[in-house]
Amino acid sequence: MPDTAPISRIRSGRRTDIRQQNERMILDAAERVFAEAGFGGATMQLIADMAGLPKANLHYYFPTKEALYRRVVRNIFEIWLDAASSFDDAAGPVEGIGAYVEAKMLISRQHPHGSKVWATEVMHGAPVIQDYLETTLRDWTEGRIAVIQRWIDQGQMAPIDPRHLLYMLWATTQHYADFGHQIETLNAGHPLTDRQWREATESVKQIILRGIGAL
Amino acid sequence: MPDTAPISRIRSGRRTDIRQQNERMILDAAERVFAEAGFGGATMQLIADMAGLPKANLHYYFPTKEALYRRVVRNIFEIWLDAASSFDDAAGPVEGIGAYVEAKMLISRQHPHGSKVWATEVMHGAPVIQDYLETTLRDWTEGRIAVIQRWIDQGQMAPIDPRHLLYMLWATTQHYADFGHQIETLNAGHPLTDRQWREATESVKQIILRGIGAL
DNA sequence: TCATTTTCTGACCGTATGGTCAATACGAAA
DNA sequence: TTTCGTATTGACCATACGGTCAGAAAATGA
Repeated sequence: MPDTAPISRIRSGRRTDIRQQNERMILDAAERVFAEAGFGGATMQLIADMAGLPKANLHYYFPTKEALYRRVVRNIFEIWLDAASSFDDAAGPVEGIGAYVEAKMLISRQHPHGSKVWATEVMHGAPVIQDYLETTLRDWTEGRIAVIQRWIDQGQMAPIDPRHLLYMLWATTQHYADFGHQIETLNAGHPLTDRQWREATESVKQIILRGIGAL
Repeated sequence: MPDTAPISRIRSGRRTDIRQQNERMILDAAERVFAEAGFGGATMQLIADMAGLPKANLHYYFPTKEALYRRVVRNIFEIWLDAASSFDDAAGPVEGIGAYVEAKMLISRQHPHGSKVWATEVMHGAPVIQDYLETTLRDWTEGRIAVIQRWIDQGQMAPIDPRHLLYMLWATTQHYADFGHQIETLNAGHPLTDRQWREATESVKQIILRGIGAL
């Protein structure tokens, strides 16, 4: 209707919109399929069907299956890293680790497929994201170890090996995404309710915070 | 040479030996390949090569890829269940959960491939072992929950939701197998040493036992 | 030695998959 | 309307894979 719509938005916006929208649909579908079937088991045809596009159109946006997979894995990794900030601006372990657990539990609930893709990738020896592990993740880990060590030195928690504490944080929170199907089966076949998610988060927080002597 | 070798052993033993030996080699190779490539990514050819047999010979012992996969998953599940006994004959949480953590950490170290196959299977929605989840695992879980609840009622530990405690035990111990590659990368590229495995086990035990108020 | 059962294997087949391509449709600017 | 770059798609191809099979080769027992 408005004939005075912003030129810039129309000029470069419209086309980019189509591209962005299709890429998003493809990435969402790919995340699900890769999570449920693995890289080898996933087929471009199934991803295409799920995204509502012909298969040839997929290859227009993502040249190869591996390129598509790379993007999916990278997306998850970035979501993960964002949750890390919870850690930094915290005065002590109760606040910092508590917030980190909450953030990661939320991701497990909102991005279960992504978590599974990541887990599978690592289990297969990280053929695609080995460089991330050796650079970004390693740096991040060192930084957090330093933070935890400081808390220990300040007497805010017991002298736990920070490395194993981090592994435990990752393991417990991601378990609710990666093994969600098993948990659901053991929950009489029903997905966890809001209340159960809260209880899970609180249980994890309490056990770990008490376990490291921070409570 | 000895013409008086036990008849019974030769009669039914020899042939079974060949069969058992080959099945074992195939299962070991299959476990590795399935763990590293997933069901879809694994190829019968690769499993055959790794077992040192022609592909057609595989199909002589295991009619289909899925049959082979089923056997691999079942084997792991049974190893897992054996570790459960640590739980039962224990007077309290320190002894019971401590022994369980140690048993499961040992399995993570000795059967990392099996753990990965199991994890992948569950992440894919347990298409092959859903019945196990709904029967054996569910029963086992209920039994352990009762044990933990008794410990709580007896005041031997804090009132933690037993279910989430179990999930935490599974998550933390299996993490050292399933994410072994990531841990190795963060360990300067070296596998954990004996000492590091002991430290990991102790860290997990301490945090959890203190976390549930059992220490 | 001979007969029988088990084990082994190369060659082969149908199918499914990742990827290509030429042709077409579409949208924006002139 | 014409032009031009972007987006779309059906048809097609080469390959790789799971699985089959007939027959050879061992192993076993008489």
